[in-house]
Amino acid sequence: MQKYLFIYNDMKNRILNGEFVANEKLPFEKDLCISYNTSKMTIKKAFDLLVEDGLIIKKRGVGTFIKDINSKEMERLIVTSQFQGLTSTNPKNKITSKILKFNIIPADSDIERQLNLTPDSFVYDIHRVRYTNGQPTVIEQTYMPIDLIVGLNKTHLKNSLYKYIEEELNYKIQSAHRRVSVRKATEEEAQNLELQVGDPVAVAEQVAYFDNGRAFEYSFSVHHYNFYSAQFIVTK
Amino acid sequence: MQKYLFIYNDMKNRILNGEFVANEKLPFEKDLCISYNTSKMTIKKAFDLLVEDGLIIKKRGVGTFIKDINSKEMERLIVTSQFQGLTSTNPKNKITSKILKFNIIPADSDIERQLNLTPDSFVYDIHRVRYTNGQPTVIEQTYMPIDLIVGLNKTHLKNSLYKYIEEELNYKIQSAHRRVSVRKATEEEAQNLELQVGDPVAVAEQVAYFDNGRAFEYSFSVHHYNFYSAQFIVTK
DNA sequence: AAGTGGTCTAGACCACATT
DNA sequence: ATGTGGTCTAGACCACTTC
Repeated sequence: MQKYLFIYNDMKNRILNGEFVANEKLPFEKDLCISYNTSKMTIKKAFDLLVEDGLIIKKRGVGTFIKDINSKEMERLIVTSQFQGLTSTNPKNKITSKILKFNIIPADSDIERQLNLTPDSFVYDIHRVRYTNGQPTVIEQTYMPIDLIVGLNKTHLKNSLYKYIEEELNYKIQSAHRRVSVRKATEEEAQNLELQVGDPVAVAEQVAYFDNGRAFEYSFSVHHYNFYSAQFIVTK
Repeated sequence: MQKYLFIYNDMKNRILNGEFVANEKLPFEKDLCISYNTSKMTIKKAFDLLVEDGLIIKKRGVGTFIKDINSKEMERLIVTSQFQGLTSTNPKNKITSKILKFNIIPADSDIERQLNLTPDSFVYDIHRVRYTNGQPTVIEQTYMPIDLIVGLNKTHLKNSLYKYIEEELNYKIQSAHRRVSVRKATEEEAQNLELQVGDPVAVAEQVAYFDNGRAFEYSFSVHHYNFYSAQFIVTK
């Protein structure tokens, strides 16, 4: 493991374990260079990750301090990582799927643009309802290029698409650009999510990328209002 | 301006202006060191910002490439920056406020924890409806420590709180930890947002921080479902 | 004046992909 | 074997805060 990641993890654990309390000053970078036997740039890199996490703040000319986040925030930071195709958020929960549609269709112009496809490409057209412990929580409409995600079948859809992509196809999923909005459930959505027509749903539109930069998934998820939340840190 | 920021901005403009097209290889870091007359670390720092923005991807052993984002994403990246207390998102829009409540109250235990206050602290208790071009879009319930945000009055609330904090009090707002969920509008919310009871609303709970790490605002915003959307990039 | 974190360098070595 | 980006160093200088 890289030095800066080791230092980052180590400091993170020390902070979350309460070794330093809120607003307390951390050791100076200079001193940590000595105790971690490293250079200033490396300490800085580790600390910048902690700043990104919202765990610490640095003041030039003064020092570095624990951010006064509260215990609820702490939990969030300990859990962390919102990235998942839903599956395996919490190992206690049982995720199942009902497949509404599983076709191969020509990409329309929107899909073509979103996935940067060449004209006349084909994509999977997947429509699933996903259940957490039997409760319908989200309807997913997914488009993926057939030449990228090969050999997909219904069994994979019953389980985790992402797992198939990562473990069987050996692609690395890197990031997703997500846009969230809110609206009323349509009749079809209401039926599938066990809601009334007009009840709230959260709609997430997303383009997901491999670590090689290829867009591999364009999807819409319509979430039951009781089973959606997102956390993120906004910076100026 | 710092060198790495200059290079970052310069490359960003060149990319957004279409100097390089999707999937095209960028010049190697090594070569850019020469053309920008700088060191590898500095180029890397600039490029890492572009990676964060989701504009480029780097492949070790291969090179650096423009990400194949589509034009809709491009627009988003050009606009960028979601941070605002609502005011001045778009200069064309006229933001007004109706003040429902403006009191000073003792912090309850939740507020105390969220803002990391000492026991028996007082906070502003501000309740506003905010209008965009006359259309009610969001109800904001805001708590702020009185000893941090001094001299607040109704005039400031009519306009932008954040503007007062930054321009009059000269604090620097750095980041906000935000949690978003969805539910049905209560009767009071429905009235204020010109909705029906049970219509969808997006609820954002947020703790905002100064650049010195102090939590200065704990707020709940209840958004009209037609006037809420959020964009963010999720990474693994 | 002294000490902090921020930037930058020039160069070393490493991990990885391609040829 | 070559060349890419990734990490790391030791030290320089800068911007900022505090004393």
